[in-house]
Amino acid sequence: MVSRSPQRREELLATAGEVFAAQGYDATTVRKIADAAGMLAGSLYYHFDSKESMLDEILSTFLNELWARYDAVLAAGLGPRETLEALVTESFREIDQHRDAVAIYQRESKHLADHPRFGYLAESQRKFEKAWLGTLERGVAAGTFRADLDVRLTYRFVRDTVWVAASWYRPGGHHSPEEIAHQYLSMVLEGIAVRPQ
Amino acid sequence: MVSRSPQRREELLATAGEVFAAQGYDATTVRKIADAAGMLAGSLYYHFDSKESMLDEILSTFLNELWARYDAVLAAGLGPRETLEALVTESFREIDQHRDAVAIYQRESKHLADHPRFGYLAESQRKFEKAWLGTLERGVAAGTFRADLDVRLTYRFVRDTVWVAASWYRPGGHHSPEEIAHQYLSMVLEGIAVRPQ
DNA sequence: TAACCTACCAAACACTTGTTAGGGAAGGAG
DNA sequence: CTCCTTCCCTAACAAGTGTTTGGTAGGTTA
Repeated sequence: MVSRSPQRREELLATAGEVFAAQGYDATTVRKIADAAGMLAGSLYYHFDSKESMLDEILSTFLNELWARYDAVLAAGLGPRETLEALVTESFREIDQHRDAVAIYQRESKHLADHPRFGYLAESQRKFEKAWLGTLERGVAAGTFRADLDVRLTYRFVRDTVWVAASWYRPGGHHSPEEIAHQYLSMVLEGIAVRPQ
Repeated sequence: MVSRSPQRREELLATAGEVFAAQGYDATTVRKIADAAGMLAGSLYYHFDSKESMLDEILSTFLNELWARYDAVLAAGLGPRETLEALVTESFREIDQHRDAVAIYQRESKHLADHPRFGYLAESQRKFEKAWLGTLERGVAAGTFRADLDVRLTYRFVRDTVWVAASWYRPGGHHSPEEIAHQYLSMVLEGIAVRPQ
């Protein structure tokens, strides 16, 4: 298989991503993708080996980019609270720029992680846990975060809170990703109740 | 179509629910359900009209039960904070008892809401929004909840944080639904940061 | 002009899908 | 024993699935 114009691939992956995100991977037929791209089903196979490899390419490029951002944050040597804030902000930026990929990841990653081809999903999940959980534990040790909460529960709470936003977030809406991140962080860190003076 | 033993129906719906929750509705074939139930695919059609009607029955009975609980809470005349606490607690009880149905609802409701047969999903979503959003607005007006947050953002925040728990919650684990609800409420209301004295 | 490459189409392939029709074993009722 | 009901099996169906093969229009290169 030869060059096959990277730009065209990206275009097709973008439309495939839209359909995957809207209908779900299993409910999406290659004919629907081809329709959305204005071509016939068989023609997709000039650019890709299989439907699965489209999904693979969408998810892996997304995760590669995400981890480039996360690793930069984690290597910056910030305090626990600043690390959490930076991770959340980067997550919302990622949702802003790759909403489809995030939605697909949210929906499919769980049962795909069994599949050998998508082993990197499980690995990414472990790195995820290490990064977030580690930050939270550092914060508890430093007296920044509350010690009376179950840390693993808090981890899932923070993690899910951020990523489910991809299910309703629309790029170009009223709020920028930074604004949403700021409000989310305010809720997660300070709570939604009015504090007694 | 005659009586067809309600107990057997419930058994089959339970196993169908397990498979739907684990693999997703579209990825689940009627043959997989039949395998899990120890019978052949065609035999399922003695009890149900179609694969879709199984999904329908699972989701509608779940929502009926959920709204019976919610309506009881909303009719109790509690204050906004107490209402929120009760709604969250009832939600975790529901997750505890109907985890599969909740997981299926989470995953499929969005694109099913278009389908006429599942119109009650969209209606339920509106009632959902009215209940949660109304409670939050009451709380802001009463000075219970912070006024500096976008209420719709807060609504989605609270709603999502509760329901995504269904994706990792396992009944019979370390925490009872009430304990989890208590910790979640503590995080949502007071935040995870240590408060300056 | 001739050869070649890119990007697609046309048509089929083997297989899986949800669903149906007819049959039969088991057991209770008369 | 006979009849009937319940519950499942056997075997097939048409439609839809991902994928392959061979062809071809149009541009680029020689």
